[in-house]
Amino acid sequence: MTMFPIAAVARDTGLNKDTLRVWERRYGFPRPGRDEHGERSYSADEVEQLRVVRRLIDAGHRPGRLLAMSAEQRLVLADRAGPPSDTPTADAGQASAGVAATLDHYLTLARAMDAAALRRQLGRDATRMGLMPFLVELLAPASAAVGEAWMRGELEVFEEHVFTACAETTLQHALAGLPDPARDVRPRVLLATLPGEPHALGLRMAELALALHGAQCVSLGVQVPVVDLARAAAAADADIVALSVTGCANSRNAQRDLSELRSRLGVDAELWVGGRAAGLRRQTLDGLTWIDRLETLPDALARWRERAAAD
Amino acid sequence: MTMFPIAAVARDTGLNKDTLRVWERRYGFPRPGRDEHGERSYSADEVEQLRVVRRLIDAGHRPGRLLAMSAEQRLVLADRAGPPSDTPTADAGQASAGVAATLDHYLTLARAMDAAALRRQLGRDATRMGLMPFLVELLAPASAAVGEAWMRGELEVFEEHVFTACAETTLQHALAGLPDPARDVRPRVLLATLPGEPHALGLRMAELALALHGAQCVSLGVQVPVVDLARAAAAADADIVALSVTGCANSRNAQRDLSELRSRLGVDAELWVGGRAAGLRRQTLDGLTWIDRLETLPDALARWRERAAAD
DNA sequence: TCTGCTAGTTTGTCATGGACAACTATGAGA
DNA sequence: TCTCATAGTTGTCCATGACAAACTAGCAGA
Repeated sequence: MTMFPIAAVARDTGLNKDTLRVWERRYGFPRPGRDEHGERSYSADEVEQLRVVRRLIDAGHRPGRLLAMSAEQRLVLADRAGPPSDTPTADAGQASAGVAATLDHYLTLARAMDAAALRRQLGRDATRMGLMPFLVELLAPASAAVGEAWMRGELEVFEEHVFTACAETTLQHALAGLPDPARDVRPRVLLATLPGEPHALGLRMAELALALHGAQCVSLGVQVPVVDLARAAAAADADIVALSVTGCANSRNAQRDLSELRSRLGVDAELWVGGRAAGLRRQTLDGLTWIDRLETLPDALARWRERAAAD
Repeated sequence: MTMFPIAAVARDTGLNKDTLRVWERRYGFPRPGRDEHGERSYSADEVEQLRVVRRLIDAGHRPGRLLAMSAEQRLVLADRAGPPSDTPTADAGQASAGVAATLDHYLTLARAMDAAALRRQLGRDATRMGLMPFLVELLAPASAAVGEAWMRGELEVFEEHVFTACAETTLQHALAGLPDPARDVRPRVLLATLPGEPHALGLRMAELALALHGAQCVSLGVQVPVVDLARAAAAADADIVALSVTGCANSRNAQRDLSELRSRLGVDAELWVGGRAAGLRRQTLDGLTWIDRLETLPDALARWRERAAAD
């Protein structure tokens, strides 16, 4: 029976240490034992519970309710795998039979931890369908499906990791194969994720989509501090800063970072934000362009070009 | 004059909030002002200082000394850009003139934020030299040089990011182009970084090197929690778990995570650790194989095969 | 029925100051 | 010169209190 110190729990669940302590104080869950030094010592089961809770919070549920529930009740909620209100989960419903079969195949390969085969399959599908359809019709729904499968307990975290890693390889491969745009092509787009957002997949998808439509992309990778991002935008003479926010982690922080970045960027650069960020109150932030779905990127790009031509 | 709350400082410097407060209490630096709510409010200069301090700590210096110094003294130390004791910085010295010129060119492109050109150049060099020489003679020294240039203040953080992102694309492109090994090829290697280690470049380099020498690689990407990593190793029937530790962030945590992982893995899987992790006391951890330089990976692989054949 | 406002509740983060284990440096003795 | 004990260093943990921002719910008016 292995136990976990609070730092390990915080790291593995993505929850703040302060938050873990205050939950214990307020809601009585989790209620870790103490080690010989009087320090909190969480059981593997509690850690598992906390991961479920976090995922449910990310999906829009409220901590107070979740923590008052029993483990079983939470699992029922997780099984339903959607936001608390009945927002229709559009993507899942629209998937055609062929697409659904392909997604299934991906999941099977991920479960088998067969990275080589998964990569091969992804590459084949990308070539077969063409990159944009591959992104829009297959990869975006697939990554959503993988997330939901995890939530329902049908997929281990590491299997999700395998899928993500393979998908990223495929995308980078495609990206490296593209002809380079001329140096003065506009818009120049700077891509990154903010600190606390470790998922690169959405970013890569956006990068590829933008590059395919003739934008000049410079990716900074994941977890770029706000200050650096703002400086980079100035240095790169970027027209657009594009962020991917999975809604993962703390939506409060993401909110704060976004508005800080917006004010640091000044008027020279637009700020585009994409990714399914459930918890974010989109309307309250001014001066942001939300990219709801990958397929709207080309339109957004076209509109940017119209605006630029008008000036 | 923009000020930063403690959470932003912690995120942007990678220092723990508790650590920031205790430094203030003990050493009187940083000494942030307070906002209207009595909360700490750090100046941009303090944040900059803290980043230097952190980098110097990563390089092996001790906090107590650093924090008692003036900003100027710290900069002198940073300029020297090496560990406090006189460990010879082998890589830099060995670089031939041609290599040095190429590195310079990379840095120039990174400074110009010209991702497309940098990617093109990296791809050309990789093809020209062959992948293993490219990795060993060019990319590994280049990433070290980039880190040191940052430390000396010759490179902005975001320029480092650009370089890293381009290098990763190049590597993934190469990786996707490799012929796939048969399903039953041994050893099966699971690659990842631990939580707190966001740098994927070292990992990708290792993955490519291993794949080139016929290992079956499954990469989980960065920041994989210890528990998941152990479970993944079992699920993938991995012979080797390979980690990359840049020594970035907290060496104490890394140490703890490593020994935890070692004990969770059991006897079935070896644990290989690579990356220039300055602060880690390597000898105290048993059952780890340290990969000091990329070029030793093929040998390590050969030795593993001998051991496997002997069983 | 819908909209907009206000009052109450929820929730995460911050502050303070004490404690301590694990690590490192230093100096005495073999 | 080497080894070991002691003293200093350092990061993390704890408890508790506080509070602003965000959210909910209830109510009045169109």
